[in-house]
Amino acid sequence: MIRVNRELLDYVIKLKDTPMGERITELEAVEGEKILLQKTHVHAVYLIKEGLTKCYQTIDTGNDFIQEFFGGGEVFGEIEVLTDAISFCTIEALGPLRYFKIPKNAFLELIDQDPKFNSLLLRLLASNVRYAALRHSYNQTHTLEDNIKRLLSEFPQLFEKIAKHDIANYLGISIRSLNRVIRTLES
Amino acid sequence: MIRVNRELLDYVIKLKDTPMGERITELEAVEGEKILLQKTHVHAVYLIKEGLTKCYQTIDTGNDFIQEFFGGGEVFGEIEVLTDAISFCTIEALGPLRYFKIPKNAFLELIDQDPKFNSLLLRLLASNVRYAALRHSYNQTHTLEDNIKRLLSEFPQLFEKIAKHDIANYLGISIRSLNRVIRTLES
DNA sequence: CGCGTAATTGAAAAGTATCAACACTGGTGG
DNA sequence: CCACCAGTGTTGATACTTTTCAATTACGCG
Repeated sequence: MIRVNRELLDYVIKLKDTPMGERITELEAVEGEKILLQKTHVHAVYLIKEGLTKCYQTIDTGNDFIQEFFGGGEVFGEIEVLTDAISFCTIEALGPLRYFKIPKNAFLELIDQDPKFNSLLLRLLASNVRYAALRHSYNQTHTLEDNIKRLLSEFPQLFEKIAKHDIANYLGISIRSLNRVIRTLES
Repeated sequence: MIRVNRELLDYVIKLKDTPMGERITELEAVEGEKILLQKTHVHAVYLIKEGLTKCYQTIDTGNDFIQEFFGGGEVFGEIEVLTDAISFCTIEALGPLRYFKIPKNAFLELIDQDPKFNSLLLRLLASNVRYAALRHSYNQTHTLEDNIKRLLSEFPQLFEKIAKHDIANYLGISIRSLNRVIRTLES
């Protein structure tokens, strides 16, 4: 539900004190601000220092579909930089946000020359593949009720921290359905 | 729908002629054979040389959900080896199959010592993250009819090459629904 | 207060699953 | 040669789930 990667975050914070650190900038954003826009060229890789974002796609039907919520240590832009592709999702701050910006060439140099960074990145990607695959299969093969129960057990403060329309977009369902299930869960 | 990675396949075939090649074994499987079992420890990484496999999860409800169909150059087991996790899907041959087996320690050495291999692997992972994310969002936000049309346009020989129950499991729907939509598409 | 956004709800419409019956195919063995 | 069987595919009827639409309420804030 909310992905984090403390190990990578700590490592990048340490990197800031090395020569490479000069090429990494620390930025801020406010709620609603979009750090990365869908269908644009990506020239840098970003890493969240503090705060929460949603990573979502706006579909041709006009709906949004939320891939994930990203917290500290999560990376975005790396897929596009590695595959030379247009960005496939938008990253938007869900509250005050602090994040690092690593220019594309610095990112590629880190991969080449910093085995520890490379290894952390590989594990991040692998972990995200795994997580997304499990989420997708669970989503498709279980009832709405099961899905919501599962979210709640994984993240009990769900409804306090995340807006209903975002939860619905994460589950790929309508708000109406979400409300109905919540109601049946309460009774 | 069917993922392939010719570049990586070519590279691993070349690796076979290096000292590292001795640690890579080439194996065969027949239709229905399972190369990797869900919920087992993984001690090697595999790469498809020739043939087609399905990568699927068996859900607690008894249903299968197919994550992807893998063709030449695609890799499996890498997620588990990189994250030290139990396998989360089963890989099953859909026909005669030839594949390479790379022991865990050889795989990790390749990452450390072969920048080209490392780079190809990073791009493979990135590409798979991207592909899976787009598939998932399309699935969740479009009608069954749209989904099937999309599969057909991407892979016209769909119904000749892949069994109906596999297509249904890939889309996460019942065979009955699949048949109904196919019927409406024909008229 | 007045405004905009988010949340809630009921009723009707659309979509999907379940179940059960039946057709087609390619073996296998009497 | 045919009966039988298992696997795959097809279809209709019914029950269930989810969306759509529209109306209403609740909340935060200038």
